[in-house]
Amino acid sequence: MHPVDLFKCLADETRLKSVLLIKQQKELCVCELIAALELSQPKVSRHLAQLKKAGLLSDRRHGQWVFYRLNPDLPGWCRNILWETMVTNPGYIAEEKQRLTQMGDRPDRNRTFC
Amino acid sequence: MHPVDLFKCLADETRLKSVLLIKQQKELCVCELIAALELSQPKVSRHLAQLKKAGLLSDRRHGQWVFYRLNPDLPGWCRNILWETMVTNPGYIAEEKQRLTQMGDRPDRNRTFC
DNA sequence: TTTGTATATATGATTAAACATATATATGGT
DNA sequence: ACCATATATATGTTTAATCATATATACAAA
Repeated sequence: MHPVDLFKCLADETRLKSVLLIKQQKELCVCELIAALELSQPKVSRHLAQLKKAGLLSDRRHGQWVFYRLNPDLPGWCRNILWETMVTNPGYIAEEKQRLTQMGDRPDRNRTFC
Repeated sequence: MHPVDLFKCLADETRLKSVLLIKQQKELCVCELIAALELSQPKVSRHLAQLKKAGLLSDRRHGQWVFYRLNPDLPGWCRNILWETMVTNPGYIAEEKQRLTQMGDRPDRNRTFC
């Protein structure tokens, strides 16, 4: 992962908030991100595809849902930058996190958690 | 400084290398960056103006030259991200640094160093 | 089992917006 | 006048948003 490529990934509010939420929640599906970010499905889906292509995220399908998480092979320095961003800007995803917890009918990720 | 704004600053090779070089060298003028990066004067000048406007850099005039350095008021978390990027990608500005040391006629910054 | 319908996600195509670069010109100090 | 730097304008390129559509799974009725 080249530095500029990481920063390009994080230089968009939709992508940065998605990555931070996913990091914090360990794993999120597209419909949860749509609810948390209050954005259209194609918009969220496109940005997630971009993040996956760049190597920041990985995904797994579970039933109807596709769950995204941080790519397990993501270099430590990238994780450190995410961590630094998260802890020093605690309010940045506060509203999104709240919408997530208030969301009804969240998909069950516990049945066949690999 | 909002996280996305910092990452937008760093999401371009010219800007990222300029910032890292300036951080490492404490202070650099435009002509030194032109030599180190091997880029046109207007191009470098434009990106520096952008970084200054965003609050990442500050400048001071000394004779013919304008010297740029990291904005002394830059938040710690921004500095940490720059530091993390620098130490984990040591080769990223190696050639630029070498061109800088080989550059002849470097401006004298010692006379009225504030 | 098949058919229909709803839900979740992805993607192609088009348009709009943002960004980067080059050339030319301006400013300001020596 | 000369040098270092900044800015204006035009142009090309990249990036993102939207709409429409496609795929895949789930569930239930026939």
